[in-house]
Amino acid sequence: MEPALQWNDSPAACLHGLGVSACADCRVRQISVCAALDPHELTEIDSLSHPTAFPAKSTLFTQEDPASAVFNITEGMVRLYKLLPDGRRQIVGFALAGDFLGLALLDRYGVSADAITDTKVCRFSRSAFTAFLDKKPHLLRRLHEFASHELSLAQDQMVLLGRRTADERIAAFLMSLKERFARIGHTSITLPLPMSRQDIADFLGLTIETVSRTFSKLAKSGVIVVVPDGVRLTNLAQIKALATR
Amino acid sequence: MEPALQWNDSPAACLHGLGVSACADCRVRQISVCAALDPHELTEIDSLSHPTAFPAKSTLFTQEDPASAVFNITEGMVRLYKLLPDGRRQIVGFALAGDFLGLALLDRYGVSADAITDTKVCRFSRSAFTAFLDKKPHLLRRLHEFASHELSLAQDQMVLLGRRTADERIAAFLMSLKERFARIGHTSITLPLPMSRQDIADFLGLTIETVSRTFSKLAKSGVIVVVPDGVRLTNLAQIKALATR
DNA sequence: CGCGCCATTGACTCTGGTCAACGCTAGTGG
DNA sequence: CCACTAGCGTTGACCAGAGTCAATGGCGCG
Repeated sequence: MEPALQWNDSPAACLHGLGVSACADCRVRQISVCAALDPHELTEIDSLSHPTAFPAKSTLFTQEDPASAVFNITEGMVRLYKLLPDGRRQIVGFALAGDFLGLALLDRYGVSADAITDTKVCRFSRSAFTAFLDKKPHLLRRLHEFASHELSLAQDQMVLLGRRTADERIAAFLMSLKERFARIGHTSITLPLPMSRQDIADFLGLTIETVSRTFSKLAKSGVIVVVPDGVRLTNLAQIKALATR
Repeated sequence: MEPALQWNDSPAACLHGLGVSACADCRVRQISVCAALDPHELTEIDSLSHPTAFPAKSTLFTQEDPASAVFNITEGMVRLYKLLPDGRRQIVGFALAGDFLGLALLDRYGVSADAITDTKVCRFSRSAFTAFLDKKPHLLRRLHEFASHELSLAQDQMVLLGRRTADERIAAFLMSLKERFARIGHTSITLPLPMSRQDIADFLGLTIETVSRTFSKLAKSGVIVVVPDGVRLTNLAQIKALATR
């Protein structure tokens, strides 16, 4: 168990030195980029890491800002998005525990990121991280694998946005989120949906009304049950069929 | 000048030993992944490379097939796409000279690729290439930069597919293609469009009819002139305005 | 010359968007 | 303790942008 923490309201509370999220007992180590590191390297990167907490709705970084830091998410959920000048928004991904933000290592962020739930991260200064990376090709290799995986997810999302109906989008969204939660140890049939309907709509290229109507339709036909902050997937086979059609 | 070549109809004609596309006088070296290599390394990779020609409409590789090779495109244009079981297609990108196919280095291809025009590539066995990569971290770093750039393009495409109108999609497509052609030395106001209307539609998440109508509409309003296998961008400012709105 | 492929255009349809009303819940303050 | 409000989600009625279906045109090729 971690020690109980007093959460304050200021964004990005740094927890360094509080014995929090030390690499040694990091819950996401095996599934994060850090899995590429041996015990000695783990102590090295531990000393570079700044464990930090972001309360729900706070901003991790904003598109076009100088990329001073990169992040390894240890807990919570983050939305990554781009805005058009007139305010239209496209969410390009939801980041979960184990995900890495700032993969591109560019000097400016390509997207904006804010916490959906209370979120904990390991923050690294980008310069320190890239310097460490230059000494550890196997870590770079792992980072490249993560980036390739992201690219693959992005291509799947292009298929969804370009060629799928509203029903299929919702089904595919539920299936892929279920699989991602399973990877981080949450295997329940009840899928938490901490993001708002607007977030889901902006991820799937729909409107909030269409998302709501589609949930209702799926609920009426018995394949899901809508519960507060989530859905119960009562007919997985049917959802999978819709998702992969 | 290269020696004149007799093109035969067989796909994937190997030009090895014909003095074609040697790294020393490779036209795309400075903009491709190879720019990370010094002269000595260039001779090393030269010996791994199989210069190969793919005639228009031939297949480079197919989604889910074992990824035996990776490719550096030196000339031509390739479409990368995914298919749904019922035949719906989403083109996830057009690859031009200087682009690298197989960035993910996974053991199966994540997309299918076929040549739109006659295309020349440097083909590498994936195992040989990854072995070389293990000795050259700076090449891995360059590959990672390429993958990150691809990811960024994919995110832009998600915004386009999720949140832009047909007019905006066409305008954004023309602008980004123009910029990519400019990078490889083609700066004319007349933009070649070697791909079919169906290809454009499947890239932009539209139908062939909507693409055609939108071209006609833009032509009628004077911002483009449709020419055989391309368009002349007669009012760049207007197109850019539409594209970034 | 005539066939086949691709692109264009028109008429009509439909999926998903827009606009609006309403309900539920949590938070606030009298 | 409850009235009031604000924010989010749901639902209904209507609308419009893009899709579908079909006819026609243009061009390259055998």
